Amino acid sequence: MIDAATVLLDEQGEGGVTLRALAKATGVSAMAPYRHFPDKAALLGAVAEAGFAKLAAVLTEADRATPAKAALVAQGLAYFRFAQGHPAMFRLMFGGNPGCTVAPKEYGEAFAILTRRVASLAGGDAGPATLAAWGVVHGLSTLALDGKVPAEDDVVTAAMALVADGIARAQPSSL
Amino acid sequence: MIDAATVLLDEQGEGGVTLRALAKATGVSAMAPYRHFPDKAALLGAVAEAGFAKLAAVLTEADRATPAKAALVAQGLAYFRFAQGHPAMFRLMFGGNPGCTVAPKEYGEAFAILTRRVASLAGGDAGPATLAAWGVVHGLSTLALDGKVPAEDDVVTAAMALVADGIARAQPSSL
DNA sequence: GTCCTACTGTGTACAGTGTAAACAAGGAGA
DNA sequence: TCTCCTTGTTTACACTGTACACAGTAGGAC
Repeated sequence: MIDAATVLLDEQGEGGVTLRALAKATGVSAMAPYRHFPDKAALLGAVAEAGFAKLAAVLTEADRATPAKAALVAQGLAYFRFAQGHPAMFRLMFGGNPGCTVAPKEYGEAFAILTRRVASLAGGDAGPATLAAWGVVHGLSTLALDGKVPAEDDVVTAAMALVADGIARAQPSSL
Repeated sequence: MIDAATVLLDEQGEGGVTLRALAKATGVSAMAPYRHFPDKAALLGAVAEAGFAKLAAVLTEADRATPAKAALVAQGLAYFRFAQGHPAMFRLMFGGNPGCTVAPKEYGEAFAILTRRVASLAGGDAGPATLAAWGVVHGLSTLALDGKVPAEDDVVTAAMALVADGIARAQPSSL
């Protein structure tokens, strides 16, 4: 059922995921999903969790690049491409729907992969640097999805390189 | 009518903006909005445009800080606070709704304010640097809205300072 | 003054949505 | 065999966006 919802999400966008369409896709009556999920938000939450697992896998794969800085840039690019490849899923994962909460454990795994990589570059307190790195890829990914920024790999690569450079050097002066 | 929709958006969130509720708020029949907007998406588009105008005003105000680097950080902080202060509006402005398109001219104005500031810092080709700066504040803003990152000013300030530092120095080595 | 036209608003109706309630089939354990 | 739990179905309801036909109201032409 989660798989069917994922397919529906990819093919028809967020608006296409209705309980009736989902029921039809799984060959079942319209009310059957309520036996497995308390409501639609819970179902979408489960779909989003599956999406985070997939994202974590993608990031892990990208993180194999060397040296460390290239691995960070590769992670950013993989994140960006995931978003462009699965726009509706990405939007669902990141707070499109109120009430559709994802357990921190789920997105925490993807976040941990990034944190480890940044820590290997920065040393010391990597918290702000990690958030900066996450922020820039996430921001460019969503802006590109909305057409406000060109959806080109170069954009992400350049921005990530800038941030990675900033991280690798000494901590910047405050302000 | 756009004002009423904005109020509804701020108070009840995105889901609360229905044509019937909007009509009731303006003391008019449910179908009256269709005399002014072809459909709901167009109405929301107009609301989003008003939001971009407000955002541009906020950024202009923040950009007065000196020196230039502080102005950039202030812009980022203002952007972030705007998002936290008007979550539903912010989500609407940035691609929540398909078909609800905002003219590039509208968000371009806000973007131009940022571009000018980055150019004053970077000199030369400020394009990638501008996108990086926009990306990081936008990313942190949306992540904070979704509760995936703490909604604290310090986070944005630190990240913006890092990016601003990266911009102010020489262009980073590619990759 | 009278008519025509455009604009704005109303009322009704319909399809699609999430979901609550009552009921049915089928297997597990006593 | 009887009972209960899980899963699924059917029906029904409130709410949504919106298409359609109609009404009032202002301004200009004669």
